[in-house]
Amino acid sequence: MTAAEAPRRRPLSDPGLVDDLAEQIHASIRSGDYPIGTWLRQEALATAFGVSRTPVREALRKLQADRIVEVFPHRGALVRGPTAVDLRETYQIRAELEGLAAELAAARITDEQLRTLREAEAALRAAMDELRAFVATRGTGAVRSGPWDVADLAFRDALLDACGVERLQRMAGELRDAFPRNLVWSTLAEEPSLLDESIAQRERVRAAIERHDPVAARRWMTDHLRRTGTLVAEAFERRQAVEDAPDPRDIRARLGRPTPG
Amino acid sequence: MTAAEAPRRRPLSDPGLVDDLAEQIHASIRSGDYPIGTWLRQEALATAFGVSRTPVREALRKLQADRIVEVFPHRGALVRGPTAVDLRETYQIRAELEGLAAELAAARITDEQLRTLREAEAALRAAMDELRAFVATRGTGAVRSGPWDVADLAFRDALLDACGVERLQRMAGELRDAFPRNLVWSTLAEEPSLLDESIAQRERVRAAIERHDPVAARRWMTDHLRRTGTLVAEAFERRQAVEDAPDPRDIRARLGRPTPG
DNA sequence: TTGGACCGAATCGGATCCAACTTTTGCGGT
DNA sequence: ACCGCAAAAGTTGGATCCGATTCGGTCCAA
Repeated sequence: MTAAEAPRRRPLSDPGLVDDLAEQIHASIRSGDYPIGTWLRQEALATAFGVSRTPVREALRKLQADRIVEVFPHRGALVRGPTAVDLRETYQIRAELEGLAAELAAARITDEQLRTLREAEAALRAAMDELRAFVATRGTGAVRSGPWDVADLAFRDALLDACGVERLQRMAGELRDAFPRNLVWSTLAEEPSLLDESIAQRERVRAAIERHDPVAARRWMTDHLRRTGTLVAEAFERRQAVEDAPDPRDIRARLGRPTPG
Repeated sequence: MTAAEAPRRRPLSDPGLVDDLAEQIHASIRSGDYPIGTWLRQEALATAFGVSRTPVREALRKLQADRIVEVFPHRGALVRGPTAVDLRETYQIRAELEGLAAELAAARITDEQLRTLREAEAALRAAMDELRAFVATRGTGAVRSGPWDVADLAFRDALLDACGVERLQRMAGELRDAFPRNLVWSTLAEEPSLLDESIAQRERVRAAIERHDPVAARRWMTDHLRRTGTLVAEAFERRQAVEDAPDPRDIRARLGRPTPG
């Protein structure tokens, strides 16, 4: 409306608006803007992204199919969070898929891709130092997205890219994005030695790929992910245990009640 | 409206209408009612299922996320079919996932589940004979759904169920439904010995699980799926080559045209 | 005080409307 | 006969409308 508003927003035709929308909402969930367990209100999303509810609903259906949100009829869409078993299962499967990717990459990787992989590893080392510094000052709780995340993603993408199996790239990527990534970093950063271990594991993978040793590449990659999965799941269980403890609010409520005057 | 037409279709809210719709459309695609490469018209689907276009569009978005259809902005939704590389990749990944499933099943399977697995294997043997008979009379081209399909599904489900990892079950199931299943049977049935081989492979898997040998179970399962994948992909490539040959209709057209009188 | 029925606000779900885009059809020129 | 172009038909995409459902709060009775 608002009269004389001729220069309609560019239709942005290429990818299709709904696909964009789904990706943006997904990104907002990953970044933590819409925390786990919150309701996604269609009207709120619509106004936030400047569209009507119709494309929002279609986008939510896509996210439902990808298990990012859970849709309850006549209630709304809930941001799904992983359970401890979810984490274990996901890492177990990722270990298989990315293990296969490493095996294939060891056989097929080009020099160009290998260079990218090495650069990503170097960036990862630097990022680990940054993460250590970050945690030293602000603690593990405040860990969000950062260079560590970017570098980790670059390393995996380089490897998946080198394996040359498109469906494998997509499936592994979806598993990686199945839950907020800061879980991993806040877990590993709790114990600085784990960061070194994680780097060392990846180094072994890179070395195996470098010398075109498929068997070793797969072996080290699966080991790496199984180990990480165990650590993350255990840390998650500890956190859950704390959160499931008697709710402080109950105590406050009960204390605040007796004889108000 | 049509007056006095009160008994509105039961909302049957439980699963949500759109989810039902998506499943029905998916089933129609799997069964071949909407062949690969055809356009899904929203209006046609809407009238076919007695709803408006809005829920249809949401259902199509779910199918898009599951890679069942491909959505082109302002053009429509196309039923996706596999390419030869799609088939190879899918089986390669299934070999990993179901290999893991077999390994886990070997360790965890219960006696009850083992019994189900044995029954499924027996049913599979019987179904193979039926398939042989079917092909002998009607040829491999007419192979559609049948006891072979049901028995195969039961065997896999029994195994996946025994592995106890829900996400693994779901992902392997989605891969299995990624393209029409008759491809497999029409391929194997071309050479009767392949059916025996397929059965023998599964028998090895079952035997390994029976004696709780995780390593062997995985090994035989991955071997089985890699072998099947190679066979199916090669058969698919042969079929594609035939279809890409000069279209007979062109010849007819050119012959039928000159001097109609 | 407690439990349950009722009512209203908020939200979702499906249908319908209209604009935008794509494809096809039909016409005129070469 | 062929090519190009313009109008028309058909389809999708987004917005809006309204009925349906859920949830929270209030009132009344036990």
